[in-house]
Formats: sequence, C-alpha cells, structure tokens
Amino acid sequence: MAHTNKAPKMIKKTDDIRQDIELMFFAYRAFTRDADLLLGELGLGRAHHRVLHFVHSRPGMFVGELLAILSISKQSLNRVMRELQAKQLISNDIDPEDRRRRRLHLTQNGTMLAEELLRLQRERFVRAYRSMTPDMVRAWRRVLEAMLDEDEREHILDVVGRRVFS
Amino acid sequence: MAHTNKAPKMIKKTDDIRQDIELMFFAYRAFTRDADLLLGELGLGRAHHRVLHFVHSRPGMFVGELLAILSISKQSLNRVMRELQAKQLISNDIDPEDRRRRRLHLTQNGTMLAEELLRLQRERFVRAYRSMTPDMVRAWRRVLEAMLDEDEREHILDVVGRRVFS
DNA sequence: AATTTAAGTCAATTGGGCTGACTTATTTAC
DNA sequence: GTAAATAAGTCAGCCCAATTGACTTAAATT
Repeated sequence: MAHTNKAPKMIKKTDDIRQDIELMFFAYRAFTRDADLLLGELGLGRAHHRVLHFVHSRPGMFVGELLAILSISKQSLNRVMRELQAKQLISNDIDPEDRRRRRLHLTQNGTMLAEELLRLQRERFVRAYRSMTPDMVRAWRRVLEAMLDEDEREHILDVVGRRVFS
Repeated sequence: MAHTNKAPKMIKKTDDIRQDIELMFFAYRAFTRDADLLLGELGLGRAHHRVLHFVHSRPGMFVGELLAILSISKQSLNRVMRELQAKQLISNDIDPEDRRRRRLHLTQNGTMLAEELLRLQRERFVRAYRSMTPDMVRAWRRVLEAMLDEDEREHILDVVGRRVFS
C-alpha cells in the first residue's frame, strides 16, 4: 500500500472511511459557505435559501410539495415564508384549479437572488469538476445517489429531475 | 445526448450541476440521519456528535485545536462540553507540559457512543461503496476534496489524516 | 513584572427547528 | 346537500446551536 511506513514516525490512519466521513463534513461546510455569506448580508439564512432554491427551479409548486421536499413542519416553513414575502422575494397565489392550494413563485428580486446564490454554488462545482474526467464526475454522482436511503432514492431522483416529465 | 427528447412531454432539466447541488443537499441529510436519530434518544445533538467524533479519533487533543477544526466560538463549544461532561462522556485534564492547556479524552461510555455513531455512518458508506469500483470510490474522494476552498484544502487534508505524522 | 495565551464563564441575542391546538376555505365523498 | 377530508395558515411555547461582548483565572513567555 502507498502511504504505509514510507517515512519514520509516519502513522497512516488506516480507517479510510472515517476520513471520508470527515471529508463529507468539511466539503458540505464549504458547499454552503459562499451562499451563507451572501445570505447573511441580507438578513437571511439557510432556511430561506432552500425555499428560494426549490421555488426557483420549480415555479408554481405548492406549499405542500415544498414541505415534503424540505421535510420540515408547516410552522417552521411559515415563519421563513412570511419573511420572504415581507422582503418581496416570493409570491403565493391561489391555484384556480383547486382554490385550497397556493402556487409559489419568486418575484423578480427573488429570482435574481436565487440565481446569484445558484451561481455561487455552481461555481464551486465547476471548479471542482475542472480537473476531473467525465467518468470521475459520473462516479461522484453515482456515489452521492448511493448515499441516499434505499426507500427515498427513487423519489428524490425524481425530485431533482433525473427523470422529470412535465 | 441521452435523456433528451426520448419521449413526448419529457423535459430533461439541462442544468446537471443544479441537480448535483440538490443531490448534495439530500445526500448530506441522509448522511446525518442515523446518527441524529440515536443522538436524539440520548438528548444530544449534532454539536455533541462532532465533539465526540473528533475527540474519539484524536484522543488528547486540546480545546483550541477542537475549536479550530469546528470553526465555532469558544462559548458555543463550552455549552456542549459541559453537557458532555455532565453526562460523563468526556474528560478534560490539564496538560502537564503546559498547564494552561487541557487534554480532551472520551470516557468509556463516550468511546462506546462515538464508536456506535461511527459505525452507523460507516455502514452507509460501505453500502454505497459496495456497488462501486475502486476507481469510482477514488473519484468520489477526489471530488469531495476538490469541493474545499483552495486555501483550506491542505490544512483539512492534514486534519483528516491524509498525511498525518505523529 | 508585564504581557500573552488557553481556557472558561455570564448575559443577551439570533436562527431554525419542534409540538400542540386551532381556524379558514375549499373540495370530495356519501 | 351535508359531512368529512384536505390545504394552508396561525398562535403559543419550547429546544438546540450558534453568535457577540465583556470578563476572569491561571500559566507561560518575554
């Protein structure tokens, strides 16, 4: 094996998966860092980001769909939603087809913010992918998918659009 | 391209990186799920988990080192630390070499808990890696590393033990 | 002896989640 | 056509994890 007893006093940790677990922690922290900074300046947090993100890429979605994706309580979402509405970033219109439901849309400002946040995160991925072959990027995606629980995988892959039909 | 206009009404989202960003969100949620459940039963949270994890794999580390790794304030750590001490999961002994510093160690119960938490997370990785080739796992690691900020990468790779010397 | 460092503490605040109990409006099922 | 179910929203109170600022104690360094 490479890395083993190459130099005096070197102690290679043999638990590679423990290293991977820690890398996942640090990578996720990096993943959210740029957006967190921008959001902080605007008095918003990650919860707002998640709403902006999903409504941006699924305009017209219903409140219930958003709740299901985020897996949070209606009450938690509500506070975040009111703040986004107060800041004129999101709108919420009755669905004429079923007047109990509300269709969510970002306003122009909301769209601009969501796009800037997406741009920041996408930049990190582009940078990371730059030194990878297409096969490596595919492998990374496959492992990410394999991290999901068996019983949620299908549903989540649909949600992210791996096989979205309109 | 595969997936494009394969069937009527199919609308493949072309922004693959947006999908990857969402997958990262869902994968991280899955990644923490098992541990969160166990911790919840014990009246502990993620903050406690992180302390248990890092002290477990780096016994004898100093408070300052832990603060640097976690990037949280001393005051935040302190609350968590007191709770862990009250539950007899961690100990904190003066370093005889420099009596200002404290060496952190897990107690027997703390060690058992940390190992169970690690086992839960490791299981998910083992499951995920099962259907991957060694090359794919290597690719996944390389991309995880590439997600880090340039200016923290070296340091974090040292921390996780990619090149640890004792 | 003065300064710096490591750790710990008190107080107040924020963000993001939770449960429980409830209302309103609308659709659906009988 | 009424009763039940559904979608959304709200109030109140709680918890956890983080923050900043101001400060103390003890020990090492200069």
